Amino acid sequence: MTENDEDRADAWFHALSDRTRRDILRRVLAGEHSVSSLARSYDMSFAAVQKHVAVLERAGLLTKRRQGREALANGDVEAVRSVGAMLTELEALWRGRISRMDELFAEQRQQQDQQQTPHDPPHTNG
Amino acid sequence: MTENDEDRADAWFHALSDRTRRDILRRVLAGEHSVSSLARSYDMSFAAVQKHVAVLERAGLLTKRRQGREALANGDVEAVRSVGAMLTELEALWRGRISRMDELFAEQRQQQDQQQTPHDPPHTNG
DNA sequence: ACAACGTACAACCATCTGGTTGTATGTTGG
DNA sequence: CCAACATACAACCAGATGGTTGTACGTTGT
Repeated sequence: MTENDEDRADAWFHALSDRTRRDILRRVLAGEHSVSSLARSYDMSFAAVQKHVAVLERAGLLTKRRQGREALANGDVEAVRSVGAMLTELEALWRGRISRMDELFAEQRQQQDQQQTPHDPPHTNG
Repeated sequence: MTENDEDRADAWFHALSDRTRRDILRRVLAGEHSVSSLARSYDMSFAAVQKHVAVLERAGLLTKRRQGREALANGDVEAVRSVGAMLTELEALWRGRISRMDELFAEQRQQQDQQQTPHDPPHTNG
């Protein structure tokens, strides 16, 4: 399970690590576009853009539907939210660190109190 | 300005696209670690881990401070939040699309009403 | 003093990546 | 019917990536 999560994350972040792909993703989140209409927006071959779209599709960041000879691409906002959730988990680790630092400071304060008044019964609040 | 933003985004997402680097980032967000202590956690050479740390540092996702012979690494939660903010902007594009679709539906409804009962006063139910 | 440790970086190598052109196949419009 | 269009994919290439080993240098502990 965790192994597959990491595979997905690899695909997500790799797909997002190219600026052309990020731009394509912006467009297909804002509205449906055919691959060829996307290709017309960039100074590179159709095949290059088609490969970028395929990378985004394999990563699950967009879906394609066929209409006649055109492939219409739509961004998948749920996948984008999932990537965001991963980052929120990273933030949570950092917040946990802060909590532990607070505990450490509390312990230190307690130890200082004990050193300063070693005979008094410890009392945490005034 | 925008050009440099894209450069930063390239570095962020590329740094996050490797699972070892994501794991390192989790550790250094949760607490300070020396490069060698990080290296002991992975089944690869010290040099490989040191390069991963360097990639994260160049991307601005962690900072290093020198203490004696050790380099102590700390995750930068602000950078992580900035990455999250980029994804939120992507979501905003999608929400804009939905708004536009709502407007479109409203227009269509209006046009249908006009076509169906061109002379009657419009009444939506009944 | 000096051996062990921690870090940094260069050189090297296999593989991946992002681009190209070319080709095949299905779809559409005149 | 057939030319033009849209897509997909293979083959190829230069450069980036992720790993390795080796070397150099500062720091620490005995």
